[in-house]
Amino acid sequence: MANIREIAKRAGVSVSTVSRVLNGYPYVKEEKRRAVWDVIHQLNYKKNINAVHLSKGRTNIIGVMLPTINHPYFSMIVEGISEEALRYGYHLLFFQTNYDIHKEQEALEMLRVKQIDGLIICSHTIRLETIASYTNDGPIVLCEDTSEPHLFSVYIDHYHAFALGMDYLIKKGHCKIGYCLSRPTSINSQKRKAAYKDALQSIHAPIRPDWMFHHCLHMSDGKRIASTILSLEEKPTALLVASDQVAAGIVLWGKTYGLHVPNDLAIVSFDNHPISEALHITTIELPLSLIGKKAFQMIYDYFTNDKTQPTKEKLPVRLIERASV
Amino acid sequence: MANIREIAKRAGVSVSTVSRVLNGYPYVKEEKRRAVWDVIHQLNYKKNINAVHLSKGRTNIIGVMLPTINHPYFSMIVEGISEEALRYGYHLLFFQTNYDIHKEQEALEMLRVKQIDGLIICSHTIRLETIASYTNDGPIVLCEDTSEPHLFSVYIDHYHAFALGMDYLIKKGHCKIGYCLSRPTSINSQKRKAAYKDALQSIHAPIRPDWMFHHCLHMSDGKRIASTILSLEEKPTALLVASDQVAAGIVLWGKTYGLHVPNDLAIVSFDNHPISEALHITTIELPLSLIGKKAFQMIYDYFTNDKTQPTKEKLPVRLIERASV
DNA sequence: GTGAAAGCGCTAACAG
DNA sequence: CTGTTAGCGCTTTCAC
Repeated sequence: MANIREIAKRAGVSVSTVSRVLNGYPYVKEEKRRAVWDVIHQLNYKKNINAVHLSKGRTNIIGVMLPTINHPYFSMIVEGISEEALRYGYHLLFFQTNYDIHKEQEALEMLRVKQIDGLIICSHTIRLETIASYTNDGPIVLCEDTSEPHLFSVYIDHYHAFALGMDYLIKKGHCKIGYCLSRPTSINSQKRKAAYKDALQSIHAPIRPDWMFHHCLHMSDGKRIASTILSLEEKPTALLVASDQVAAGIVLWGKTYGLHVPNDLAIVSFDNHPISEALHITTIELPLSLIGKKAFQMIYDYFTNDKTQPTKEKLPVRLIERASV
Repeated sequence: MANIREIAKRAGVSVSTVSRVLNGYPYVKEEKRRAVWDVIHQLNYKKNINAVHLSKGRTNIIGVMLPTINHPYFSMIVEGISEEALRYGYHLLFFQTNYDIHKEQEALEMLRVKQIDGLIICSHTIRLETIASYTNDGPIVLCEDTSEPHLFSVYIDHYHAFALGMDYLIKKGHCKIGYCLSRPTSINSQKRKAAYKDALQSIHAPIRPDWMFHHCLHMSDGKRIASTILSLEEKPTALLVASDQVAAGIVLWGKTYGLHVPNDLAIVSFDNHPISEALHITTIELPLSLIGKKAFQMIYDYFTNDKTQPTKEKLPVRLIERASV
């Protein structure tokens, strides 16, 4: 395998001249430049990127930490990241953690060993302080609202988004409202819960734990919820569902079981994935692809424009009225 | 940032001893081993992985080439790859190509520049010969049936799978059968088309181009198909749909437009994603996660067990009867 | 058991 | 404009 020394020798120049040609730097006589290119093409030479990485101390690879790639919520964020990354010549390394703390830690370690230049955390279980302890090793962007001063953050105001959904349901006459969330301990869920409780309190409605469903992420969870609700003696009349996938599961399996949306149960969902449109589900659109884009940009600006001071950015949502309420 | 020399100096040993300790090699006196570990912990030292990569000429990173990550078909394959990769300490680098030939070529180039040790191609537009020309740079696994001798291949027998669906529809009394495929030029589509035509010929049914729909990949394509079929003067009575997502789009939008499955239109779909179960769609299950696993294993065996001779493996499917026929 | 030293292939500071 | 050279940090062979 040819290397830069070989090229230099054959072209009758020094390695640094070859390096200049390779990297498009100025100050190389046209004649030599051509000679170098000739040899390069002749030998079908390519740089060894690992040598570049070692020498530069950078890889142009960004890590992406997520529980699973096989879910529209995350794959839409990833699509946003990916789009921007490609534009700027960065690559993406994925860490599918399944919320396993050890795997999450491994992803963070990749920052330390310089496998990646920066890390985007779509969702996590590991403690915030642990994450923050890696900030010396590179920029870390969190896709949630955090006050941790060392972390970049791009997020949706989930309190506001949930409040928006609650208001809508209340205005439509509902007061027996339940919810479906994913992991109850996540920051996003905490904010949503707060909005939920505040809204119920404002109309003096009681908080019913049996109407609060957790660990809802997939369509199959919607199946579970539909049958659970049917078995309830006192049922909620409306549900705020934190994921279109889950909402779709409730609508479809509800139909199979005899629980009809919106007559038996009104639903306001989140995400605005294609499935919500196909099922005419009223949903609150989350700018997931945009989150990905912004997250990448923060890392890009860190390196390219020296914006090393962690920033936080909040993204807007909008309610799309359809036929599930 | 501490390096191996620093550790050696502080522990009073040579760098090679440190390297032996770091990599768990034998023949190091227990006393020195401990001394080295002490310094390592004290300095919170970690290897620079790029130096390892350069030195070893390997990265333990496998590339994954796919058009988009935001589709269940691909994210299920990826999940399979990812699961195996994690088990063996490999990382994954994603190349989202959107079927752009230049991006596909870039992914292949990553093999040449030694960014990745091997490449798994989930789907591609670029010519097979072009792909094959990179086999000297590392193992390449294709997720389709190919006779190209230099490529590994793990695939579903799409001819057989489509024939299975056709037989089923024919046995159920259908002879006016159409299909939905994604890119008509792909090898997978070619096989499916062949099975389709052979089945129609076997019952002496004419081949109707207006019942053959292409570029169907997402739920929104199902919407398009549903409305197109409604506008047809002579309609097919059944459809073989190469993706659950598209089938779901047809069922759901069909309902909205007044085209009812299975009464107006029978559907046999492919994949067996959760949505097909929720919609009671008869589908042919494809072992997508298994494809990913096998693909990774081939690359792993290449390096670990010296299985450098390209192999091909065919994976089975099964039909799941539900209520869409 | 242990260490010296020669790479791995490229970058970039510096001298000219 | 151009070349020399000292890294980047780790692995691995070989001699002792």
